[in-house]
Amino acid sequence: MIELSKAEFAVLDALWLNYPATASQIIARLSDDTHWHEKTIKTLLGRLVKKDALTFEKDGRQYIYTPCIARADYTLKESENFIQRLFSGRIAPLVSGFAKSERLSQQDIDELKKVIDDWEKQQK
Amino acid sequence: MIELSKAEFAVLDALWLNYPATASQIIARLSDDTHWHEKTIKTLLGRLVKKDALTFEKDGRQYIYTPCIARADYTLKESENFIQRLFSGRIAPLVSGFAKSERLSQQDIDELKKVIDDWEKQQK
DNA sequence: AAAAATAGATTACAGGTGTAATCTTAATTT
DNA sequence: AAATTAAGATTACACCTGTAATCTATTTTT
Repeated sequence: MIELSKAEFAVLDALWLNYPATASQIIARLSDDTHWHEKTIKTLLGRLVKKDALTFEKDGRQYIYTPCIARADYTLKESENFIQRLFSGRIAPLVSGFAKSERLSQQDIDELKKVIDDWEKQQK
Repeated sequence: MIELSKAEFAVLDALWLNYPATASQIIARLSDDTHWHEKTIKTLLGRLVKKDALTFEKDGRQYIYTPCIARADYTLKESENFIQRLFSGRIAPLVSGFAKSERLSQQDIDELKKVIDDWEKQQK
């Protein structure tokens, strides 16, 4: 799988928000959350292209970027990886850790129930 | 929080299995799963000491290592961090991603139900 | 047309990371 | 006692990362 650093992920995430997009649009989105210099973001875009995480088409002097991978695919792989490393691949211990330290809201619980419900329907 | 690289985490994880432990015990445990050179593991132990992730006491010429942090604390912080970055802090989308791609077993579901159950009892 | 701004490309540079090899010193073996 | 082994300390080194600054080639402005 493509390996992204945290900063690279954040840039790609800004693109996933809405694409295709130009560098300046991405820069604008990121400046809401970060203080990254324009040059920094362009460097990261370059690295993402090199890693085949996104492509671009030229539009005159500008590039118009599009992700090469779907967010859901990337986050799924990352999550599997993470849960494998920290919890031997089991998801409940993660959720349980959250529960014990009171990181779960009623909304989280409701959403989890729904996921379980859907899963069970699927099984039939 | 203490930041650990993946390799550092793996070494600390071998110590968490059973501690205090000597370098050679840790090396023995890791050679079950990895092909890391003894020197590599010692380097990582040194870095972990420097990061205050573990301490040691001298026993003659050897060091006897003990973790400075609890596994549950570390994994909780890492999980929060991860879920914040990838899922805006919500846990259900992660679980839902697993469900959709058939990464959940009946056992996972049962465990999740139990976590939810316990949480709800706790709320009363 | 000359100057300024702007897009992307190239270069920079310190600190982290994976992955050891070498050095130093003390213990063990022969 | 001399040689070997073994513990940890120090050094190595390429690649990754965060974080830009500078360079080059257009566009825009003036």
